[in-house]
Amino acid sequence: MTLDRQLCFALYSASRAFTNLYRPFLGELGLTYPQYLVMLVLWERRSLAVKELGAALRLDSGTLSPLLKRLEARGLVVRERSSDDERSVFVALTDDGRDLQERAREIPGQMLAATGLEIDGVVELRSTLEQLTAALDAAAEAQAESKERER
Amino acid sequence: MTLDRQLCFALYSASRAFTNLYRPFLGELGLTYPQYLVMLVLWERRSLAVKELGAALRLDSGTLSPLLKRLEARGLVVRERSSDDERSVFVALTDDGRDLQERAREIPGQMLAATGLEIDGVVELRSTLEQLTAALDAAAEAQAESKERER
DNA sequence: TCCAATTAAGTTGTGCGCAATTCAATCTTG
DNA sequence: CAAGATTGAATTGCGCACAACTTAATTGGA
Repeated sequence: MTLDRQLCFALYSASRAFTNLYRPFLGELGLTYPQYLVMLVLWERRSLAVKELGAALRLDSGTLSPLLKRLEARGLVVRERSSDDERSVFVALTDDGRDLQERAREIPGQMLAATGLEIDGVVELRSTLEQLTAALDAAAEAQAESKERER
Repeated sequence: MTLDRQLCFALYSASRAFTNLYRPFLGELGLTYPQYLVMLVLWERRSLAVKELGAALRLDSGTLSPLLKRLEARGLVVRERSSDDERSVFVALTDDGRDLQERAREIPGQMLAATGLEIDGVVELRSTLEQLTAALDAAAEAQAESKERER
């Protein structure tokens, strides 16, 4: 198995090349790509639990807790423990966080242009990748279950 | 722009789902996915300069130096400064490193099965991703040049 | 020829990802 | 309703990625 035959490596390279291209644009907003993803969710939802955010981004609290702490330190979000379930914490946009959406408006179009793809191509590739992710998740799940049965 | 319309997020998710599935298999060999990539190159080449390795994997010395140090500590590779150019360092397989290839032989087949794709599908998707990466690299390059001209 | 520019690798510092653990709150079940 | 199990978030520790910098070796002009 040579490197150039690895689908996983092609994904890994493409993903890094993409965030690489995002970097200067996001840098102007003072955001990293994962932070931008969090903001994208919040621009849609205004407020949600850390758990829901983790489900949306497929990230756990080990990643999100410090990331959210940094966004909070920058004044883009606030965190508040839920009153009806003291275990969960809600993340909400501040006014500054909301205002940032305006400054980020140009980014998606510029990224699309850089891909060299037509809209249809993007839609199709994205759909293929989503199916692939689902298949890989299912395989990982099956794997976890068989390891479970070993005990 | 909602999260579910982001091609970059689909790539990022798929890439993480893939390495996630690799993890238990590679864990048995005591390798991380980036370390496995280095070993794949070495199983093909036996020995090459850090610079060539970086070009193959698209990783810089900031990532490779400590990674190679860990592989060397495990006795899988050795590093030696080139005698005809003292700046460059060659990485070479040890016997243990070579032997590990045997134990890794089953992995690609199991990964392919997990993708739920036929070989043709893998080839096509990989080709699409390689084109995408090339386009993104070209865009990043153009961006760097225009920033260069600003000075 | 010599010295300024370039190159290769390594180091430092920051921010993810993720496993493993901790802690408090909530749920469940006998 | 009390005790054990589960849940949500945070923390710790490790290994990438990547920018910025350092050091040493090499190259290429003037």
